[in-house]
Amino acid sequence: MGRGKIVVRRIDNLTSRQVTFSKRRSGLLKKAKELAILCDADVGVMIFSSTGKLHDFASTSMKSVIDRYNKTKEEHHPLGSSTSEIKFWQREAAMLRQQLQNLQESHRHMMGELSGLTVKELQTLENKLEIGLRGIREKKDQLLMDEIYELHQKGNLIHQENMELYKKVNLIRQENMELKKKVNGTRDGNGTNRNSVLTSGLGTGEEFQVPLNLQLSQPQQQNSEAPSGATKLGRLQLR
Amino acid sequence: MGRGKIVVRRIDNLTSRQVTFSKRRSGLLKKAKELAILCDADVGVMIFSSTGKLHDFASTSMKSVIDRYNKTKEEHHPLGSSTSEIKFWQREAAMLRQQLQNLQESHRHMMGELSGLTVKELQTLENKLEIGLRGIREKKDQLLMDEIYELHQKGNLIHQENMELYKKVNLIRQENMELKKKVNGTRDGNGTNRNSVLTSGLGTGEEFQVPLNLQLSQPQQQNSEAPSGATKLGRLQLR
DNA sequence: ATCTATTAATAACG
DNA sequence: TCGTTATTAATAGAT
Repeated sequence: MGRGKIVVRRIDNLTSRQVTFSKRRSGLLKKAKELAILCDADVGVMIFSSTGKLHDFASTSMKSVIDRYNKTKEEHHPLGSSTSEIKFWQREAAMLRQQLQNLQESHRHMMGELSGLTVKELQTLENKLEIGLRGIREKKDQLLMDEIYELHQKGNLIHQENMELYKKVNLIRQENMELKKKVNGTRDGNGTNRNSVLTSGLGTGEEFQVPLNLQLSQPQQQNSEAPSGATKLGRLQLR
Repeated sequence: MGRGKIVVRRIDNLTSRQVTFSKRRSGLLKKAKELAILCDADVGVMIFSSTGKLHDFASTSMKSVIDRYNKTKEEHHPLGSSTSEIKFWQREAAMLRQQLQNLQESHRHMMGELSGLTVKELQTLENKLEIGLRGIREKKDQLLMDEIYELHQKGNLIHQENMELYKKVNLIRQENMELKKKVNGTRDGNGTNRNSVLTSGLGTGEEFQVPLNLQLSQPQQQNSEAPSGATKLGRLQLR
């Protein structure tokens, strides 16, 4: 129900994930309120953002909803007792530690620590890495090509600017010529070298015709083994 | 969003209230699920119908959501004795959660989720993956070669065994010949086909000379794109 | 339950 | 975060 369809899958981009979270959160809370009012239901909603911030709604009070929930489920969570709270956090930490270990192992595998893997597992890993590598190279090439495009744009702009400056210089030179004629015509003297700086500094103006043939052609093949041109341009940017 | 607008007010008619409850309840739960998945949020929803029936959804588990809710809400702890211990575990959990997030992000990057990375970061990632890939391929090749080595060993063993069996058979055949001679020399009769099973079953013994030339030579090149020989041998082992 | 006309939610973009 | 708008998704009412 937006400009396009979406798949229900974690949104990778952080910004759009946050934006979507904000919008859908308010949508969900609104719907919860409406359900409670329209249908005379007792509703409780708790939402923790990925950064841990809480957003909630309860038609009566969250405490009563939770109590009712616990009663219905016939479980008892005597929360508030500090020992159970310590237990909770200990379990939380243990769980997180476990998750971390799993991920670390998989990470180590990717980085080349491979003892105890079967050929099949290695094959799977190899395929994964190849896919990842391909994606990374495509992305990198895209960025480099964008950069080259921008450089071309800038080059063209500067070229145009130069052309205009050249025209101006020619105008001024003509003006100078005419002034010199006038000066020479009325009285002779040191008027000749008054404009020497300008004339000698600029020459005939033909150096502006020097090949500055920057064109807007994208290099067509630079996926595999980083062609020299793209690489050099890229390295300029790498701090 | 229906055939007509509605006001958000308790629906008086029992039947339509129940119908609407059913529809909107599933809508709300669906939205809650989507929010949890799309935005990586921890969500819990509890709904009690006016008849008291419970419907709920929790992205992780309702218990953990409720616990987390209580932790977040209850800033005041009546029991001061173990506050520091609670604080300790909370910090521990927060730290672990942070580490987990970092690793998850790096993992996602490796698996091809690349938005918001600079050329430099992509370069680093590419190098890492290349190194990892190289390691994996070496390890895989090593395993395959080990396997081939073992197969050769087994082949040689079987070959030797065969040779010894062949020798034994020859001995037995000679013994037979001599026994036959003796039998033929003393008295003739049905003694000829007494050993027929053995003789016909074994033939001349020359089939043991059939090329069984398994040698211990390692295939020298099988790094890139898996040559057919190595692959076939490897696949034998893959369950 | 099922079907649609209609409204509501929201994805993409600024 | 806020506003806008094209589009999709939810659902009110009817069957």
